Amino acid sequence: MNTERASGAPTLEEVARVAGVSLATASRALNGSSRKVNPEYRERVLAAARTLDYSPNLAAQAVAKGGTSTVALVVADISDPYFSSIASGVMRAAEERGLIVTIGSTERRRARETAMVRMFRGQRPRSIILVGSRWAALGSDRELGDELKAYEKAGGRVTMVSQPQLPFRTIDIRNREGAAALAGQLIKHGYRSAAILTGPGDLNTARERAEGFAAAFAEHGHPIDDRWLVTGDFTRDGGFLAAAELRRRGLGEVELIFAVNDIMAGGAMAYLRSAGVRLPEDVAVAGFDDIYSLRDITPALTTVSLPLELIGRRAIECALDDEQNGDTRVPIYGVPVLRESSPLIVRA
Amino acid sequence: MNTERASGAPTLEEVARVAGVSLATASRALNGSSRKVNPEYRERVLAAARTLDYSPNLAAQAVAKGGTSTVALVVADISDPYFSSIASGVMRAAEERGLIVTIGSTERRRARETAMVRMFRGQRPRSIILVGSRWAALGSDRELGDELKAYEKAGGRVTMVSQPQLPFRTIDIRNREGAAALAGQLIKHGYRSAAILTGPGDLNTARERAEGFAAAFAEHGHPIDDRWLVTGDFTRDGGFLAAAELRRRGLGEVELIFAVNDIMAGGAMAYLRSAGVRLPEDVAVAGFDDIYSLRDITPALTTVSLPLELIGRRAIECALDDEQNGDTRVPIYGVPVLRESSPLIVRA
DNA sequence: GCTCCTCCGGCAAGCACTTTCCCGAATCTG
DNA sequence: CAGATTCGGGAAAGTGCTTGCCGGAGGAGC
Repeated sequence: MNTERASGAPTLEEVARVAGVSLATASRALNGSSRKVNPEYRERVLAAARTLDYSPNLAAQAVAKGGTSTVALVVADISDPYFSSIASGVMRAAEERGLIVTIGSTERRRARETAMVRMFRGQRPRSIILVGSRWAALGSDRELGDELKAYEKAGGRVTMVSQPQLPFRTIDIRNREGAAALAGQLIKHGYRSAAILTGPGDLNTARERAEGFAAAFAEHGHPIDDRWLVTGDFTRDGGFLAAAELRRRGLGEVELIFAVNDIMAGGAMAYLRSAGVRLPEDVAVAGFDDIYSLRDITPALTTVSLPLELIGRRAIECALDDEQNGDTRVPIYGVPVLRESSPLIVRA
Repeated sequence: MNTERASGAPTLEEVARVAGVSLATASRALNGSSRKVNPEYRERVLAAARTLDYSPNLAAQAVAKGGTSTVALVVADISDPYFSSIASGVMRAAEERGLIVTIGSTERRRARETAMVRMFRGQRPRSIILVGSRWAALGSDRELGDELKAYEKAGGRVTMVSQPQLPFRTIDIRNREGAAALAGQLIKHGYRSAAILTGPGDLNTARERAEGFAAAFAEHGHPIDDRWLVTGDFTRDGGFLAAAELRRRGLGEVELIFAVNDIMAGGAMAYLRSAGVRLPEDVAVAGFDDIYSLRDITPALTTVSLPLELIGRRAIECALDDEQNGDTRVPIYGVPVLRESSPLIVRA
């Protein structure tokens, strides 16, 4: 009586048998687009599928069709709100296109990035999206580059977020411009001397933001001394420690501390406060990204607002919607948002 | 000369041809565990694979082997740090086991949860992990239950996080106990009258936390009036609005506001501050979760600390590591952490 | 020197689908 | 009413891989 196999899901063949039609017809009734199938048969197939709890084997479909409907996303750290916001955008856009997204988190380790790409390549995803990879130049990580090139040669599309110097299509977050715009606004608000909390030197994002900010201050006649440029991890704790280091160097004249991302700014604020520095009375603070969950810290953080979700969405569009070839570089601009952490300075 | 196909990745067959061996040998050299292959042949195969940039087609492997090495994760909102932290744990544990994880975000909409499970089922993942699903009872969402049951019948393993009333193995976050413990501590700190900002009524997590908290206060002789129980979304804005509503009801005697999660607490604090309420002088605030990125808000938030990453890890272990059947319910306890947002009250 | 194992390539049969091709029947055309 | 077209079901040929089984080569045992 009970003929179903001990394990394993029902197959299309079983559905066909139950419905009393051929495999081909069952396939067409459930997915086949180009050809019509007799409504009566279709109904029978659908009914059979329902009673059997049939679910098409995507892997088998993929091999038969020679292509999947999958997108692979590689991020540095999914628990970091910056990345998870971008991931959210990617997933939304993927959903709309009926794509499944597989995610890998490299834990900010370069070697794992290559390993993940290698592994994902086997999935034959429609696109591989790398966000937050850090290498300063392709040469410094040839393996990853080779892997990606091989993937593209086989017909895949790779999209990078924020790595415009690489030979792949990329969402180009204009860090330099954003930081410069923020600096401009702050200068207008009366700030004259700033310190910068930046990230590891080989991390492009951090470098660009720091440079853009410093350049703008210099252009306006307020160059930033190297003494007030301190390096830390690109994380909350990195900001905390960098702020400590900065204070050790003495921040007497510093009116403003610019951290290259909000998380670091948050860490820096925590340190400063613990050290008895009043914010923003004693020193102003600014960040970059406009992370949602940090929007309620006190004092409200001045920052450069980035459309994180949109970036994720664009990453998919860029890779999949065959725009007339050209657009291989999508620029994204951030807008400065001044909040309480950087009050107007009124000079006598 | 250039014989390679216009598109598509190289296949095992090509590798075999280049290496001058049979398909079977190539397969065994690259993956086949149980049988040895002549070192010379193996070397030839590996070399061929390298020059061709071969990457095994996981979909084909899956259909041939009759099983994938994939885990599916369904969360309510990946950009919410609560979920992304859990996801991080899941991904770490998955990585260690050589599993690929595919993620879906339901955007907190119940219907999408079912749709996602249906879609993921086709992937034949080793396990489907649902976190933050909200239905109060299986009956209220029979479709999802059916889908999951069908998946299990076909040999899959479903794991739920925080849905202990469902007939699946679950990571049981002891919300009630955690909230009660927090309440106990606060009472010890001198708090006598509290208000609760809770989530939608059918959201178990919210309900349990609110109930646990209220019960503890009642037990100690300080029952919480319904008037001070306000409902909002389980989000930052939900907390903001709930706090506004609470204030409208007049919070004169309220010494403490307990929001059922940190994000809501953050929103509530933002509202209160904007309304001129001093924190924590005028009223104390407490949350639940101990979200990492909220650790630097001011005043530092009293909360119940949950090992989010560990929860993700356990979810995978629970599903995949065939523990001697029994352990189908893994309890996770949170620990109360009192910080500046709830200072000691000294009564005359 | 012959038989019996063992070892390890390779053939070929799956795996769960899609899609091409064939073919009979129904419909259309003049 | 004959011939030309659709129309749509089904058989079968893929798709890229794994694996059971066969058989030849080489070594061991008597």
